[in-house]
Amino acid sequence: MHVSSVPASDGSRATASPDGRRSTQAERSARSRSALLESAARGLSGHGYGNLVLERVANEAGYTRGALYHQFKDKEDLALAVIDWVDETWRQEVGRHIDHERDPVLALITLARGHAVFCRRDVARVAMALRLEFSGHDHPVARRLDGVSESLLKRCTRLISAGRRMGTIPPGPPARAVALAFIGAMEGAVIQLAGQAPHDEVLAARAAAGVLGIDHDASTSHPTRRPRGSSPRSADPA
Amino acid sequence: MHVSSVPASDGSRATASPDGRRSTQAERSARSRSALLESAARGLSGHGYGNLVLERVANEAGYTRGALYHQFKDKEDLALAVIDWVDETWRQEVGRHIDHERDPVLALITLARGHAVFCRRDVARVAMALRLEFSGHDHPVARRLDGVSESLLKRCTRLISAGRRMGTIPPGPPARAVALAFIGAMEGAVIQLAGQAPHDEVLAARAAAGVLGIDHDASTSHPTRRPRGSSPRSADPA
DNA sequence: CTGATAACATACACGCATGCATGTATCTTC
DNA sequence: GAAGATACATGCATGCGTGTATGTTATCAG
Repeated sequence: MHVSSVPASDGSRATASPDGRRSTQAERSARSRSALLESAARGLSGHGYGNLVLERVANEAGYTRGALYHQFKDKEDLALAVIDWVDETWRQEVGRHIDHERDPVLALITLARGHAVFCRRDVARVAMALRLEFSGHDHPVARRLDGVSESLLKRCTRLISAGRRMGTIPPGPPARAVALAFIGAMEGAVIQLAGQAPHDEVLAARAAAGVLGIDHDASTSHPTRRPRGSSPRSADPA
Repeated sequence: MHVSSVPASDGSRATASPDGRRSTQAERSARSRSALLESAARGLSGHGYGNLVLERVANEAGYTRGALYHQFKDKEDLALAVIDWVDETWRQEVGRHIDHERDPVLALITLARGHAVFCRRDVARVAMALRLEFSGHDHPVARRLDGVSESLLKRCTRLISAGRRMGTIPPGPPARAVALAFIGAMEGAVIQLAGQAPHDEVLAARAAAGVLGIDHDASTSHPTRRPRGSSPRSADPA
């Protein structure tokens, strides 16, 4: 599960590239940063921001707090970087697959399924955890979080409006409210299921379809037609 | 919104009963305990356990930490009491209404709607916040939380199984997994909607129905028994 | 009215996590 | 290969929150 949890007790930690060559400074730094980011993401996902202790983050990545404070200005800066990192990863692995989808309904259902698969990693609940911890507060983390959330929210809102214009999504509450519920239901279901495949994917799609008000078999009517390129993709290149 | 947020800067705080009589010790103590519990619930809901600072809890209730440590053994004891208090309130206001419901589907949808209404208060997210903060940890708060969650989960699981036996709920993933997703989707949607009535109620019911795999109008047929699909503007009165 | 006890306030000690300053190893450049 | 820079480790100071001990006020018993 953990990618870089090897404590590397010997002194030769991460000083050699995969190809055997000596690391360049940039490679070394990037690897450290990645390991710290992933460890911090796991920590944030499981403990929240307040309970996150930086020494544990560093240790679980195979470093000390010194490395962490070299890579990141402070705890807040680390959290912001994690948010950006998770957002980026999400866009790569989930958002990308729905960009080319023409049918809004299919795009939204694919989104839900993709999110469920994405959240099988232990990094999943970062967004939900931080949002619960900071929602309504005046804090840089809250603002950054609102930013990425707003982006996804707008995306869903547009898809819902488009679906309604096409008649594939029935009328109901304002599109933005539906989009909020869509995201919440999807994330809530996925979190509770805690990555137990394959039910997480099916039930996330069901919840999503329900919020949209469409017949649930729209989410299961394409059992063979999987979301683009996302076959039983394993959670993590462990 | 706040019930007992008056700081009562003068010395006559809470020494007189509503009827003007001098308070008895028991009344006085009970009122203090209630105020502290409610303040703590708000705090837990908005900040989580780790970020909860007891002096703020006490002050927002009109007391100091002294009163808090007189009523509760420590921070953990306070959190456990809040969990029990919220659970009790939930059973009174939501659970009670579904006990006499014979139709499992209607019971589940009523549960979702009731939960949405219940969560319009600022006390709502306590369960979700603490669950995210403690899930998977070995902590008394986590165990207590698992207890009340398990109770609700079993309830939903039984209702789902009953509905399937009756044929009103279609087959699908294991009932327990569906129940998990049901709770998660319901809570997630409600939290994201943050109590904006009346959409929270409608969309919570939609999400719930979707997870169950039933036609969504089963969730809107409750208030005003509409004929099937003949509602161009089915949204509730804004 | 008076002692006793509960309800609450105030003051202090302790642990702990953060942030920074300093020290050491590794890499780069010339 | 030596000097400079970068990556990282170690030690220290500070702030902050909890828990507890002690002091003060309100209620109760006789």
